Amino acid sequence: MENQEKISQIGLDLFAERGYDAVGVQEIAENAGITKPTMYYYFGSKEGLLESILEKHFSVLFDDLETSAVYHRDVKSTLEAISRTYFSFAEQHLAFYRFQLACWFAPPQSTAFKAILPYLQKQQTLAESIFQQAAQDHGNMIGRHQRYAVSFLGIINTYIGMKIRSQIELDETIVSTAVHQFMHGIFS
Amino acid sequence: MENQEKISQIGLDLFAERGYDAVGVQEIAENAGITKPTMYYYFGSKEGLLESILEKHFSVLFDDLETSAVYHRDVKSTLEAISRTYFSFAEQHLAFYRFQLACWFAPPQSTAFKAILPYLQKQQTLAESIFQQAAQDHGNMIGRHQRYAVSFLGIINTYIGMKIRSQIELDETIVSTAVHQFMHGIFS
DNA sequence: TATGGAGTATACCGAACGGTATACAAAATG
DNA sequence: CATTTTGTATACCGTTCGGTATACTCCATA
Repeated sequence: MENQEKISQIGLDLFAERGYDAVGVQEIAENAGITKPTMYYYFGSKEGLLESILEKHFSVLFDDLETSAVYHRDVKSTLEAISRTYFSFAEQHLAFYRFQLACWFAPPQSTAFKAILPYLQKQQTLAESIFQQAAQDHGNMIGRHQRYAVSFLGIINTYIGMKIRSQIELDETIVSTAVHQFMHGIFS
Repeated sequence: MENQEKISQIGLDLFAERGYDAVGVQEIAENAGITKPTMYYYFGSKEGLLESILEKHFSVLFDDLETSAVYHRDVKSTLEAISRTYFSFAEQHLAFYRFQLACWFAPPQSTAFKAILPYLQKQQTLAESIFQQAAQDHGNMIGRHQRYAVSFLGIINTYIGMKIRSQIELDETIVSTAVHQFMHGIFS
């Protein structure tokens, strides 16, 4: 593996395990088998490494969502497709997803939160547009797209959180369960 | 305000704004109008301050939950009472709740996560026991108490998250909405 | 009034922090 | 073959990190 890729991967692993602020550049370099100037050559700064990691992985997620997060007049199957995309992405990039969740809930003035903010907003906007389209077919959904989007992403992340804690496996059953719970609650 | 209380409060504010790792002891001392040894006199270490802050606030939350999180054979009203307790606590200690959420999702080997872990487990256990009791009245809930507990706390935190981002107000309407959504989904 | 604990500040510790000036080797380019 | 570009390491920068040795003031108590 080239050094640039190696640094990025080791950086992500360490950030995901102990947090952006708690991991030093020196430590990343040592674990990647290089020295600090090499890291600065490729990423410019510690923050640059962070941004590079976020961009690299989120571009994959958004590419996936671009084909799956399309409303085709069936709320259930649309939400299931989105869930599947999130679950499969999280499973394939588990360390990244864990780190991304940590950034999401990081304090508002922290470096990690500021770096992830645009990607949060993009996810939120994407989910909102789905519910806005669905509201054209389901009158009782009108005017609630923001709350639906937040709740839906919340449930998805709740289930991915259970996977992270090894409490469940993210199989096709959970896709149905999660969407069913979102649409019809825990009863039935 | 006494110095000990002042340090605790300033520490929480700074942690909640920028994160535990990003805030230095020196900075806390300056903002609290004292010097570092005073902080070390009362709390022993930076980590000691963190633990003190967590213990102080969580003991209030758990005291509140002890009287409200009691299953009385009506799932809806029980969950509403728990939600009300969480919402009201979050509203009264907004900076703490924000920080606590950040610790919750912090990387598993981070100081913040390790410090909050016992409090997470206690919340989880408490919620599980409610759903376990409810399952005695509702057969279709049997064996799902863990997932219900995680989901329920997830929805509660989703709504508190919206409050933190100033997207909603946590009034009595939201209590009903959140519980209704948990039990019956977004439809109806 | 003497004694001791509680609380606070000055001034310092070694280590780690993010970042860089410089030199140099290899590889691509004219 | 000469020259530039790309990539890497050594050795260093000033700053800040968490933490502390020491001394001092104040106040309660004997």
